[in-house]
Amino acid sequence: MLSFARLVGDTVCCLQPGIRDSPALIHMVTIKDIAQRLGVSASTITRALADSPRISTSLRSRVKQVADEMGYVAHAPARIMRGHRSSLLGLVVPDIQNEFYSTVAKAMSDCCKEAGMHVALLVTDEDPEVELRQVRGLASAQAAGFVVVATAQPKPETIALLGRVPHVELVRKSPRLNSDWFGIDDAGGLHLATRHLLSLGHRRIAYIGGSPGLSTGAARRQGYMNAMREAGLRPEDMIVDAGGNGERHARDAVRRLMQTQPRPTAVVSGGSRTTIGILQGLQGAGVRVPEELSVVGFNDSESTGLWSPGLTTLALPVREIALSCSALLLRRIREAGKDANPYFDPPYRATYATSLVVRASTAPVRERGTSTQAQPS
Amino acid sequence: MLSFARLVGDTVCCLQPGIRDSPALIHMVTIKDIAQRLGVSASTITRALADSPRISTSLRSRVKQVADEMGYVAHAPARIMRGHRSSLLGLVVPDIQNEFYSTVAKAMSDCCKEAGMHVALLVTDEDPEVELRQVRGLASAQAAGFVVVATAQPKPETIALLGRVPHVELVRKSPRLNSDWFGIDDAGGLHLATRHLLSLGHRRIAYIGGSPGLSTGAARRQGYMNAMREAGLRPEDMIVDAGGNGERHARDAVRRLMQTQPRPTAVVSGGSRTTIGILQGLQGAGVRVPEELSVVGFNDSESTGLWSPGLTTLALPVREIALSCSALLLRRIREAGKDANPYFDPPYRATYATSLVVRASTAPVRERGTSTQAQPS
DNA sequence: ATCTATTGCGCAAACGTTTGCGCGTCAAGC
DNA sequence: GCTTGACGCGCAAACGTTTGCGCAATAGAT
Repeated sequence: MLSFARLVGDTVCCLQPGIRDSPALIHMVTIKDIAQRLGVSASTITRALADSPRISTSLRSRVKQVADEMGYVAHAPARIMRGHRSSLLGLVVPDIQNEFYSTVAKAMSDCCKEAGMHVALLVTDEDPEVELRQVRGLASAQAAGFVVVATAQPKPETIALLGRVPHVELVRKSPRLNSDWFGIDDAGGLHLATRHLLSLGHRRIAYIGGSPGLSTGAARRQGYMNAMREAGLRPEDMIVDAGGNGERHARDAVRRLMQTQPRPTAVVSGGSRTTIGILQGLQGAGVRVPEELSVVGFNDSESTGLWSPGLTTLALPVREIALSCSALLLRRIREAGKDANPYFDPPYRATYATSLVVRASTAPVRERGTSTQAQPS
Repeated sequence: MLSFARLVGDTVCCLQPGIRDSPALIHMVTIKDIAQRLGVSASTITRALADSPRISTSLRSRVKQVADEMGYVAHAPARIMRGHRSSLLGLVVPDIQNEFYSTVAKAMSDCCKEAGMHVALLVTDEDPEVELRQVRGLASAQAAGFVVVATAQPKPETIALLGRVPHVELVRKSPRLNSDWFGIDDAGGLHLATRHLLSLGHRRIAYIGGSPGLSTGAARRQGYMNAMREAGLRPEDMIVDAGGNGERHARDAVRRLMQTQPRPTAVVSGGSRTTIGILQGLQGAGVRVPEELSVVGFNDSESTGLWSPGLTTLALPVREIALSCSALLLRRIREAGKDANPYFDPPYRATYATSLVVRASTAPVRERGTSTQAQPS
């Protein structure tokens, strides 16, 4: 293998933002070139390609043929300058490696395909600075709209920017953004998951969640707490904030949790990657599931059934919610141009229900001489 | 839940390509607005914002301040018209839900972030028509370059289009494209995987691969065949073409495979999603792994260690290859503007080695009175 | 044969930004 | 006092496309 660092590595950092110094490579064929070749004016070409009835049928077809021959492809930026929005939609997500968001990306891509739009992928890594830079970049490119899963504390500039462009929030709801929103019934989901464990006789049920600063994190925690309280238990001591959504955070959290006495007999997860981290942590600590500990995961996937043991988990209608979200965005974009009626007026809010897929990672509690009450004090 | 179909569903299909009829929503603040507010000319604003030394320091800072106040964000399309390329990079992938490609997307996004570029996600679903439409759309947007994982048979127009723009091929090599290319040592990987099974005493080793029409599919199959032949076995009868890269294809393929007599004692997978499908098929058929059948997977991930049993699999340097690929693309883009020396001249070709992670899904063969030779005829 | 409609196409402006050139002003050198 | 130079800024053209308006030619009606 060649020494690639020498070939490429060190030049990367020297790049200027926007690649200022790179002109168009090859003279792309323009509408004028076609006009010259056919001995007509540029406006005729435009109209012919746009199927304007003002151009004779014969000329129209000849134009199209020549355009094809010459490999003409319209210059979108020039179009945009005449008042059109671009065909770009921004998808702002914290983490594209999270299966949840890659499913969202796929659904949005499918939806855009039919509308002739394109998806620009903005990965924030939960960093509001990065979020702002990315959103600004795409706003600069005159993106037609955004589907946004915002960071916990978006910067004011980001809020202001999004306020000027059609956008729909997905899953997370940013309190300072008065947007359309498609959410999961997080509280209901965790309520369901926790009740499942309660019905199996568990009492010391822990909750491990990623970021309680997010609207989703808070709702999930609340759903868990509600279920516990309804069962007459005091959940406060059994809540673990992993401090982040990555697997690593959850691995550490579950290790800490397994050192508490008395140990919990069950744990419920508050995130996709958190679930993976919990199982990794348990595997590393040699804790048998479900014999020693029952686990309910968050977000089903193609491969969770293959896990050891098959994971009992909440299933989310990920594709459905993403499709609806994208469809609404496209509608908002259309509306925005149609009439003066501002598209903001009625923010649309929808919540999607979750369901519980019961597999083998949850089992009836095995009493080991402990009380049926949560932590005594 | 509201009836969303009525609100949005039916309007989606009516959208025109490019959203012709939607003008800019709100008057975005331009460079002229700032100029007017400060009583200077537009060119002064440009130069001030670009830190031109021709503008006095005091005016420069005032301009920047006012620009910030007014929430100015540059109009990228207008810039592009002055000869710059856009800050868009296209990422052409067949399937963003494949963990391999979402890892690529993340790496490319990271790489672009430093360079002030953005990633447009083009999902082809292995359809050359879709591929062309997507690539054409982004070429129209004056994308600066592409990272492309092409379909099996890209259309001539796609080839021609890519030929005019900097691009780097990833993983798959399209024979008709004379591009830079970053590949996996597919043949070596499957050679390694197969040898592992051979060393455990297996002789009836099957190979299930997705699409032999792809350069990767062909190479993987070849690697498997080489290993088998070197062991004096005849692999031809043990090769199964699933007919696609999805889990479903592999599920069906493995069911067919388990009906052959004598059954294979091991199977090696030729793709990420193929691996998942194989395990699902085996689970559905009640085949115990590794007692009845050893399995070697393709592409490790964060969660494969959690599978039942822990999967022995090839690990690919996905992030590394994607980072190098993106870095080279950025370099090619810079080069393209610098000098007349065409950037095509020496197509860069690199192959990345794989490694084998041995877990619990492979075990020594248990003879059941069969010969040590593969299919007799 | 004259008038009106219709058809088919060209002219030119506009979108927001960049940049080569030029002009005025001020200080320093003769 | 005049020339030279540097400095600070404005003018206008250009990028590729779209579109309102206008003009010529042809067809149809009187």
